[in-house]
Amino acid sequence: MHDIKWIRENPEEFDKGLKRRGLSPLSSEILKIDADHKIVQQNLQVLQSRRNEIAAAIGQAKRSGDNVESLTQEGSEIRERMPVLEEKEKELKGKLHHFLITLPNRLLPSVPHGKDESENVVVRTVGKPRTFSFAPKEHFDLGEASGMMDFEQAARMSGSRFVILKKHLALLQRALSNFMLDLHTQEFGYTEVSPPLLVNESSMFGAGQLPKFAEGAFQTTSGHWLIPTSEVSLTCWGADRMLMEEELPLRFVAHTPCFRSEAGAAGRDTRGMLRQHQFYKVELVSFSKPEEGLEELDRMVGAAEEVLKKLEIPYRVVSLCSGDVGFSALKTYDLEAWLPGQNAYREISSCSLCGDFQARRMNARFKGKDSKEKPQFPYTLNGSGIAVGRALIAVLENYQQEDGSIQVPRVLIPYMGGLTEI
RNA sequence: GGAUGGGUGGCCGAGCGGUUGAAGGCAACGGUCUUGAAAACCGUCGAGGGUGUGAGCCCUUCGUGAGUUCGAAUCUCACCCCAUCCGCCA
Repeated sequence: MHDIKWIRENPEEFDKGLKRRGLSPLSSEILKIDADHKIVQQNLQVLQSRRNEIAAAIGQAKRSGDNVESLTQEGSEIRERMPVLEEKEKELKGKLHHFLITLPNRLLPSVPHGKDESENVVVRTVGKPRTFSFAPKEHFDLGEASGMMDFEQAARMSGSRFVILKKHLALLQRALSNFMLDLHTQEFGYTEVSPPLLVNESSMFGAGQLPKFAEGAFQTTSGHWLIPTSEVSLTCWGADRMLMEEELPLRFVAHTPCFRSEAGAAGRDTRGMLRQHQFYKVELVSFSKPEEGLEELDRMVGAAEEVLKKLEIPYRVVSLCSGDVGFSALKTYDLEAWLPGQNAYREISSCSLCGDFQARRMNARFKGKDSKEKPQFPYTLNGSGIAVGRALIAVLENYQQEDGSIQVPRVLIPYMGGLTEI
């Protein structure tokens, strides 16, 4: 959600921001509504003020036994005049609000310009892809050949974009999750949380998933939404709360299933488990002071990177360009893991600084000890740390051997009961 | 699903038609006292918006939305949410 005050003060910058998002300028339209609203509001307030005076005077007069009739009559007259203004005020306020909640967040100046993901900028590349003495296979070939990854039966029970893992692959998935949780809680100070997977409408709104992206998520018959990412639950930890400045930054990590309808992705990544309706993800969320947001973003990216470093999987860090940064974000870095089977880097994590955009939507605020300070909106950040299903793919493809077996990454061996090969 | 109780400021909690934006307590902040701290005492202390150079003034806000009234936290209606008990399931 945007800050109308900021738009008033920076209309041209606001429009520039919209332009970078591929939208046409709106500041003059918005500020016109804002100005109209202010006028109506002021007129309304004059009436309200008089109404209050009269009511107080009547209260006074009644106590002293004075005649009240003329006052009562004026009150009635005012009451008749109010509804028109009230309605107008509500209408303008609604229009204004609509703009503020439906437009995407602005972008930081450091976000590279570009129209889609093809123009994202590689910031750094870490690790060298291994050279193979044979043609590396894709994860689904490896998985199916092992008999531990079953798309067919999953399709029978659930449809496309589902998978059944079993035996060592199921174990590997669990091992990855545990390893990541341990890393983030023990080395990076994140607090582990086990949040709801079903959330209400206002939580989805607060995180910026609604109203725009309703098709992307599943809704239950009870009206709940299945979280498309635990970013929703974790960020809503702060909803309608007043946090203490001293407790910032707050850092949470959760391991949850995520549910996505993938409505807009027809035909993309249809094979394998790269794009599923349901997948596990370890998610990082921070609440920071505004001035510490960027620093916290770097820290978060570092935590996500550490997962891949420890797994010894080559990857690169990409700064998303203006056309690819999501609705709620000010700036986003993706981590892309090297997948030898695809001979490509593929997204495995996405870390975003959302500024006060989500905090405004969900009314998360913080206040310093000094009671004279006004409450402020904290900055929210979220990042995958990392997508577990995709991490499993990356392990399979990077650690495959010629006979189709998979070496277990060194850091995972303790999580695999000592198993060194699958 | 059925029954009951309830949603008030950072938190707890009173208020149940008229100086109530809301008692009291806690927390926080400032001060007195103290070698220092604690305790005690005194004081300050909700949020959002409008307006003004400013002190200030005004409006809104007691779950949400409608309604009654000159006037609503207080009365009426609808809805949402929470708690507890019962039923059902794990």
